[in-house]
Amino acid sequence: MSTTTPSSADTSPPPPRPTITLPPRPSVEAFFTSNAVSPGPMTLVSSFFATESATFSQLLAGAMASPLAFSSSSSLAGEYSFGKEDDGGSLNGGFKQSRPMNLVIARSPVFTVPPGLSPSGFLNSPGFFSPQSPFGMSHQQALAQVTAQAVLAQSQNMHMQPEYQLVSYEAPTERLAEQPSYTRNEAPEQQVTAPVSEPRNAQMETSEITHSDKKYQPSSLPIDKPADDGYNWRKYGQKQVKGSEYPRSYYKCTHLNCPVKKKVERAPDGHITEIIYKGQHNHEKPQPNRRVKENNSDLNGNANVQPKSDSNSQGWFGNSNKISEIVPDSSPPEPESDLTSNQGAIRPRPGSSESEEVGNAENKEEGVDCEPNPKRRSIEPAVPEVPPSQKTVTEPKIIVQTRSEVDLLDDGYRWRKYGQKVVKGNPHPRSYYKCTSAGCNVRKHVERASTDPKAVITTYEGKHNHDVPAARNSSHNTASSMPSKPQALVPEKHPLLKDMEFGNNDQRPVHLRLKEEQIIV
DNA sequence: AGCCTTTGACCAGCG
DNA sequence: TCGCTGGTCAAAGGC
Repeated sequence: MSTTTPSSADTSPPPPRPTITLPPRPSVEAFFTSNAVSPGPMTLVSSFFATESATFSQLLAGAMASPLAFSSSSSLAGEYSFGKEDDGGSLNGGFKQSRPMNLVIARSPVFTVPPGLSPSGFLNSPGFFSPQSPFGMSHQQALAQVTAQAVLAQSQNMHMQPEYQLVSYEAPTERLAEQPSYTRNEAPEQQVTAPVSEPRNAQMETSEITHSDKKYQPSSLPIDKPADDGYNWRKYGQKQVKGSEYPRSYYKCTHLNCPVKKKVERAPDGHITEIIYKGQHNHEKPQPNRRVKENNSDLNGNANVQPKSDSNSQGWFGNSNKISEIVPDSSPPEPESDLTSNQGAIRPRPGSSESEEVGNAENKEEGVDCEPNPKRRSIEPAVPEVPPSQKTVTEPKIIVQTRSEVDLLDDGYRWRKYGQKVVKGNPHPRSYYKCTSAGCNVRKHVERASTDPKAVITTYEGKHNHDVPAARNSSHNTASSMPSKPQALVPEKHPLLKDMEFGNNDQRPVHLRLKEEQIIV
């Protein structure tokens, strides 16, 4: 009825972008160290901000000031070299250089990291490891990013309702969109129940971070652009939401005849809290350089995938763009689909770019995400991939574990190493594993931070369709070419003292796309 | 020129 | 039936 846009149309003159003095690093460390027990993301965030000298607004402002904050900025490419053929190295290298050796996370026994966050991106996150990244990303931004991820993770673990999914995304939009290490998978599906209790801290998308305050938002830049999930969207409406001064925005996929829609909701404080997708894309992601209206074929000659059943009738399903492709909502739930829904495992859809497996997914979309569409006035924040709705309720956790903790977090499953990659800029290869259980498609990859081999992230993809193997000694889920030997992947002698892992129940697909990476099998 | 955002209005569903 | 809310339309204007 009332479609108003009070806040979005900020009348205040766009003041110069606020700059922010980066808060002392110690606060960040405190953030990581103050939580002896695995707290929820929110807790972590809250904890952090509680000690943070800068206000969140400041933080956002800082993010805003960052070159990362403006994808459209021509200087972006210059600011950070990724996105080009040889950027991968630069990227990692840059992180590596800027990253303090005293890895903060090392001191955090249990620091949770949202599954949606790419291990590489996370571990190499300049913000995460240093106050200032080579990209000009402040640790605040990184924090915000982490926070957003945390929210994502939490939301992912929230009880999922069939037709809704909440999408959280990583803070620096451009970062996600361009950072090779990030998966370009479609927007994750999350439960609508995502907590908004800590809006400020938690759920931020790039635009949020970049343009935290509308008052500072240049009129030309859409403040609430949803994360860039690879598709083109056109806003067709917005509506004032009760309880929030910020309107809910409605978007449609601009692809011809594509029924997919999404709505973006904001928390009372203005930051985007949810992105709910409806329907399924009947086409593939548009090529990065092309604007909308690809119609039925893309410029690269990539034929569109066969249209899927119109999902409009399904209402606002929690299908993210990608998710919808992966898990056709029109199809009766299959065992695996069910699994997907349960634990967020994304079932690659044949023919879709997202269907690529971790081990070789990097290539297909390389360059796609790294090169913003020149015609775009703004680049939507990339949306971290999130698995389909999860019915299981688990505490979100992305954990930077200590060695002992790793053991504790053993998922009990057996894994077979099937490959590994060497990422330029990172001397440590990331390893890929498959669940050895017959018929189980779950994969995981273990990645180490380039600058701190101690830091390890284990990312799960898919969901186990079987129970945990019979009791066994603590099998370290992080990597083992010897399934029967749980901890083989993380030998005691190995410097992997910390392990970031998303937890067995928090498995979600992570397609890592790193430039110039090689697969070593 | 084309595409997008903005925004007021309209319509449907629901309690 | 009324009021509220969600979702959408479409004109206007901007880029």
